[in-house]
Amino acid sequence: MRHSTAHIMAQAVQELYPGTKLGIGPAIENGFYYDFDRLQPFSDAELENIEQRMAQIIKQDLPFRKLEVGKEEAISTFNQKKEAYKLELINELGDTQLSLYQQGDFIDLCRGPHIPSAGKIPAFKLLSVAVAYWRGNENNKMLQRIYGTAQASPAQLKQYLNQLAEAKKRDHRKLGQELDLFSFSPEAGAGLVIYHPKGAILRGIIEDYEKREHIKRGYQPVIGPQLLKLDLWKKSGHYDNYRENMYFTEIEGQKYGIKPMNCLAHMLVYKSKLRSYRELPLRYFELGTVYRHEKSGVLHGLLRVRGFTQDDAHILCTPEQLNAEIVGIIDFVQQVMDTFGFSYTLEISTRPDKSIGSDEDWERATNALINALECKGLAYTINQGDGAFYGPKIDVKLKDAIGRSWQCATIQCDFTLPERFDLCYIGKDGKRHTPVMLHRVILGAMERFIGVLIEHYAGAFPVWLAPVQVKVMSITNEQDDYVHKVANKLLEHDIRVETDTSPEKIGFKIKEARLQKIPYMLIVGAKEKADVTVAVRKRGAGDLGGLEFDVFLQQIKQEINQKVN
RNA sequence: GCCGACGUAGCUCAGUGGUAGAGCAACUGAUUCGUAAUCAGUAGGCCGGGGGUUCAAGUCCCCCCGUCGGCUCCA
Repeated sequence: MRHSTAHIMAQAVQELYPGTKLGIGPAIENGFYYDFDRLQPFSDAELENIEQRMAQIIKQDLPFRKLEVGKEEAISTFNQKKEAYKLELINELGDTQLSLYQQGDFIDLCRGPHIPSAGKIPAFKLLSVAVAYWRGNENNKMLQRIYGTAQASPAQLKQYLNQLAEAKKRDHRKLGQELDLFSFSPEAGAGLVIYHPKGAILRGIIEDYEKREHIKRGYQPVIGPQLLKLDLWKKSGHYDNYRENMYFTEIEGQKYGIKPMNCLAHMLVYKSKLRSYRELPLRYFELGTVYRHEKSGVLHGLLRVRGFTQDDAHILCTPEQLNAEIVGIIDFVQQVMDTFGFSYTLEISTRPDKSIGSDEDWERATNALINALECKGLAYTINQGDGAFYGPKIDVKLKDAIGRSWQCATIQCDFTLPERFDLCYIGKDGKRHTPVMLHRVILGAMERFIGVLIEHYAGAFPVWLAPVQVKVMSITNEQDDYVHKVANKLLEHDIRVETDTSPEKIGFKIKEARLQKIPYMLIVGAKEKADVTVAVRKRGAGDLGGLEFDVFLQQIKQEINQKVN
């Protein structure tokens, strides 16, 4: 249906703007796009015209007709129409028999299938114009792309448009500013995050949680340097394969690379002494800050930055231990994602063109990953050629509260770097063996994860994560002393609290705390002060009435300890 | 990096070549109030940076920085 809508859009465009040439027009998640070769970009007004023309075509209910033609006939058809891009596609297709689809006077090269007729499209809307390179190659001509959505019913279209609006409201860049979590500064540089106090608290809470979870699972914290000598990056293959993403510096004639990954230092820890098979597996964990020179155009709030901190670990183990280690990581991911209320799907990425290592190693590594997933009975899809340069990987795509998916966790299997670095252990047989290395992150990058979390919770963090958990406010300044008494009591129990003793009316104070999405407001007036109680107002639930202070304290402590979502 | 749009007060935004504006926030004063905005006043600007056109530039042109929407790439 979506693909058919793309055809109708192309028909409308060519009718309204003759001479516009066709690129391709596939269906995508929730919608479709079509690329057009045209000098000027489409304006909003033109988009509306196209939309109206499409509605007319749909009303006419033109049937989609499939035409089976030979290659020669297809070429002559598109030659006549001067559709150079379509001709390029036809020439690349090996098939001698091609299918075309036609509705009205419009004919397109297309594998199909299509709905029977245009009238079967219940609801659609054109969303935006953008530009894209022909065939995604930046050396090719830029085409004008129109994005649209088509849905099974007008109600579903409305729901989808609402979801887009909801996503916009949750934008972490907007919330990050409103909640005073972080900023960027052109003076500091693009893609470099400045954490404000509340953002730093949030990150600290997540990091503390992670450190404990890692130690529980037998990981050992290590810390590597921010710079390592250039020769080491040459040895690892980063210089050959990853140079364009790295920052370099030189001092006193010595060249250094700023680390874009943490694995080198972790291997140096391993190498610092002779290892026995009895020590393995060794699991080194680091909240490692790395810098990568990302192209300026790809930077995006916290989700794509140039300096970020990974919850990184490298596991060195024997080939026999590999399966159990991968399974252990998957369990770890599952437990952490449950805590934050995410579900997820899995993908395996295989060998890319630019890579190091032997084919046998790649096969062993890929099989190890597949094996572990099969053991766990987990479903996965294959992403051909999308692995890291040193090994294949399992990517975890998590799904947030409004159904969007994000890539955070990744597990990479590596037989190559341990060999390049001459890592070894003495086996049972008294001989030297090369260990296998697993690279893995659970949250991925703190920056990206925090960005995703902000959008997932729409800024309304559960109590255990909220930078300010409780705001205590007085009805009149007569209760200010009691406000501070309550706040100090909460502070003694490690609860993050703010007070509001301004001479404003209580409605105004509540409004401000609401905008800051603070989970609990404690409102105290003369009555509460006299009774040593607090009037509790819970985010999302409203006024809960009076509670004895100690009862409230126990309740919130329990909510924090259980990490209630 | 590439294409396009944008950049004016802390924030959101007006200002179409001729004296830099509003609302919110901030500050000062008054108000002491029971669950989503009390009133009055004050202050706040290298109009992103640099260069050019012009009698005159926030406004037009060029370069740089940054942001946004895409492409490509990625944790």
